[in-house]
Amino acid sequence: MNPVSAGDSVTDGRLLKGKRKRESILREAVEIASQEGLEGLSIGRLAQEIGMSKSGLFAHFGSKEGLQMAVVEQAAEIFKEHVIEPVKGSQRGLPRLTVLLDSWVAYEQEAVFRGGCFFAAASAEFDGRPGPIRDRISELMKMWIAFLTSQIDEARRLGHVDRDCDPDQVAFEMHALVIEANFAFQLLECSEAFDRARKGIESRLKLLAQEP
Amino acid sequence: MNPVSAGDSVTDGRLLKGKRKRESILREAVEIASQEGLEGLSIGRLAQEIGMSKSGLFAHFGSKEGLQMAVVEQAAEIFKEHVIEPVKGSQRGLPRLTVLLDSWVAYEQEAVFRGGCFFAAASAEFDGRPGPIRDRISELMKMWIAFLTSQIDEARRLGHVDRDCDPDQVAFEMHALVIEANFAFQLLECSEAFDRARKGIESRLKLLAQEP
DNA sequence: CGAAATATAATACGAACGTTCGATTAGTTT
DNA sequence: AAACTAATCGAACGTTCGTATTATATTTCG
Repeated sequence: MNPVSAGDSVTDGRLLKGKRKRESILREAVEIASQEGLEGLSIGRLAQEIGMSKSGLFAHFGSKEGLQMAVVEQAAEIFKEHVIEPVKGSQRGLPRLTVLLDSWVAYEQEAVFRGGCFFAAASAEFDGRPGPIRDRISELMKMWIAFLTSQIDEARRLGHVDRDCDPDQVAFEMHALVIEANFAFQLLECSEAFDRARKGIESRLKLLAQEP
Repeated sequence: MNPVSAGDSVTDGRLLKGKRKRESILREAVEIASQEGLEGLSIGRLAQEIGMSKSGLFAHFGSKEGLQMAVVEQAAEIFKEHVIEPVKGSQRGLPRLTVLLDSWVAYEQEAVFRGGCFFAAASAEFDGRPGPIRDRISELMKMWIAFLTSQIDEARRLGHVDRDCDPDQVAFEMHALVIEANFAFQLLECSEAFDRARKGIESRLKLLAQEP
C-alpha cells in the first residue's frame, strides 16, 4: 500500500514531499486557528501565509470543512505529544497523575500556539453549531477527560488518594482550573494565572491525600 | 438630555420606538452571537432574522464594530440583571456571597442565550485579537471577577470564612468551576455539569468555613 | 398643517469568501 | 520515450461580507 520502500530516506525529500507539505500547512493552520478561530481561518489567508496558491492549498483538503477537520486532528496530535507522551514510564497512580497534570499546565503556560489553548478556543467556538467538526471536538474532549479521570481513578484504586473520592468530580475541577488559567492569561493578561491553577490542583490533591 | 418627559407612557409606543427597536435588535443579536460568535454575527443575517433591511439596520450602529460593541453592552446588561441584581437586600458577607453564586450558576444553567454563556464564548473568541471589542470584554470580565473577589473578601473580613484565605484565589476557582460547567453542558452535553459546579463551590466554601 | 428630524429602504460597490475548472509542471512508472 | 499520477497554479464562478450613497417613508414638533 505504501510505495515508500527501503531506498527512501529523509534526505530524499521528494517522495515524502506531499505528506510533509501537508504537515507544514497544518502547522501554520493550527497557529492561525488558535488565534482567529476555526471559522476565521480562511483558505486565502492561509495560502498567503505559507506562500501558496489558494487552489493549490484547497486541493489538499477538498473543502473548508476538510481543512478544519485536519486542523483539529493536528492539534490533537500536538496535544498528545506534549501532554500524554510525557507520562510514559512514570509510576502508576499518583506519580503518573502528577506528571500528567504538570505537563498539562506547562503545555498551556508555554503557549504552544499563538492564540493560547487551541481546544479551549475551538470548544467555545463550536459548542453551539451542529456538524462533524463539533462532534469531533466533543469526542476528543470527552476522550481527554475520560483519560484524566482514569488516571485519577487509578490513584484512587491504588490507595494513593481518598478511596471515597469521585474521580469524575475531581477531573471536572482539574479541567476547570487549567482552562481558567488559559482564560485568565490570554484575556486578562494575568501573570499569576498558571500559578493559581497549580495552587488549586495542589491543594485539591493534598486534600485527597489525607483520608477522612 | 432625555427628551422623554411626564406625558410619555409605555402605551404610546412611538416616542420610544427608536430605543425599543434598537433593543429588540440587540436582543436577537446577542442570541445569534452567543451561538455563532461576535464575528460570525453578520449584519445581513441579523437583518433577515428580524425582518429588516440590511441598510436600515446598519444605520443603527454605524459599523460592524459598533454593532459588536452594542451587543457586548447588551449582554453585560442582561448579566447584571440576572446575577448582580438579585443580591441586593441580602445580608453582607457569606449570605450575600451565597446568593451571588447561586444566581450565577442558575443563570448559566437556565441558558439565557441559545448558545450558552455569552461571555465565555466572547472571551475565547477575542482573547487573541487586539482591538476595542477585546479590550471591552476584558474590562468587563475584570470588573466581574473584581466584584466576585470583593464579595469573598467581605465575607473574609466579617469572619464568615477563613481570615487567612486568598480571595483572589477563591474567585479564580469559583469562576473556573462555573465556566467549566458551561463548557461541559454545551459541548459535552453533560447533564450533571451544573451540579458538579455547585458541589465544587460548596465544598470550597465549607472548607473555608472551618478555620484552621 | 408643514418643516425638520429620524428611521427605514433600495441599490450599488469593492473585497473576500469557498469552490470549480483547465492547464502546467514535476516525478514516477512502464 | 511514452503514459500516467500528483501537486500546483491562475483565473473565474457565484455568494456574502461590510460599507456608502441616495431616496423614501414615518414621527416629531413648531
